[in-house]
Amino acid sequence: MLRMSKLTDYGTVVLACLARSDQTLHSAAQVATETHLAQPTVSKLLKALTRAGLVHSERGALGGYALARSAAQISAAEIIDALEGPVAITACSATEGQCDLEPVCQVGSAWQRINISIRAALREVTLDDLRAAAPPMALDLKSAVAADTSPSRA
Amino acid sequence: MLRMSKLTDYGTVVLACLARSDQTLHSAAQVATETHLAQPTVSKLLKALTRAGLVHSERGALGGYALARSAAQISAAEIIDALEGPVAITACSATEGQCDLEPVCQVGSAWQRINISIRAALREVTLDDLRAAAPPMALDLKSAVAADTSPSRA
DNA sequence: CGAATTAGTACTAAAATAGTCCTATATCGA
DNA sequence: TCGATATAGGACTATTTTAGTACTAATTCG
Repeated sequence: MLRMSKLTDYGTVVLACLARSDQTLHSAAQVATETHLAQPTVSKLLKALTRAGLVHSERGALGGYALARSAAQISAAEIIDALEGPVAITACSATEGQCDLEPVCQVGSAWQRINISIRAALREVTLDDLRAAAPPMALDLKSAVAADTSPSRA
Repeated sequence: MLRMSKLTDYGTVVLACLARSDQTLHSAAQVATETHLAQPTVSKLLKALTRAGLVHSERGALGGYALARSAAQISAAEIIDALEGPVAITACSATEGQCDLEPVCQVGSAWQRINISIRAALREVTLDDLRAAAPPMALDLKSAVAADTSPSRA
């Protein structure tokens, strides 16, 4: 339901791989071997992650990639942003007022509000958290719609 | 980021339209007019929603569609399920153990855990909630991964 | 019986996604 | 300085998913 592309998932795996030896440089080929992903795919991911500032790169014969920050300082939201870009739910929610129907389209904004809440929550989840396994938990979205609190940013 | 297909968004609009006059039957054409959506699209949506049990249908000349339950008894999770089907994040998270890499693939299960948390939260949001507009709020996903509490079902 | 409406299926077209390849650039080592 | 290795960037292709359409069957009211 929280649907992300395979690449984002792979990207997390790649980041987790880098996180295992924090400052050391890893070549794309090396990461590909460790993660069992295709080399071109890994390269593509690392390039995108580098552009997004999550990963540091060094060129040349002994070059490679490493995390730009510690795993505790990289959030899940950032990973998704880097690999999926800012995804609006619907055209309707992107350009408000464009929608033909006013009486019903409050619905669109409700989804958007839920989306914002999820994003905010995802900013609190770090790469470190993602690497540690644990059982699920409960969280409250209903209030996100009926709403009252913090007007967090998109 | 919470990415749902246009159809799911449209579906919510259609449901909201039906919710405006709870028990009355609406023809597909009627709903299409009110929502400014294409008639075939609305038909398609209503059929799917009927199959999922969210909407009641009556055939024949004076037939039409109405909500199967009250808007307060229809959850956002159900709507998404009805129109998107059970969406797993990645193949990896669907069939565990299939993944080549063990040491890093804990990551996959972390995303899955987040997903479960979001789904659980979405079950608390009703169609009624979706129809009422309100500001966003904050919610806690980090605990979903570091986790402790309720082992809610998928 | 005929008109209106849902039900179901199949199909087409468009868009997003995943993945590959090629060329340029930078750095190390001899 | 030259060659080997590695990243950077862009373009391109194929696959899959999604959106939308069309047509036929079944049902019910007048």
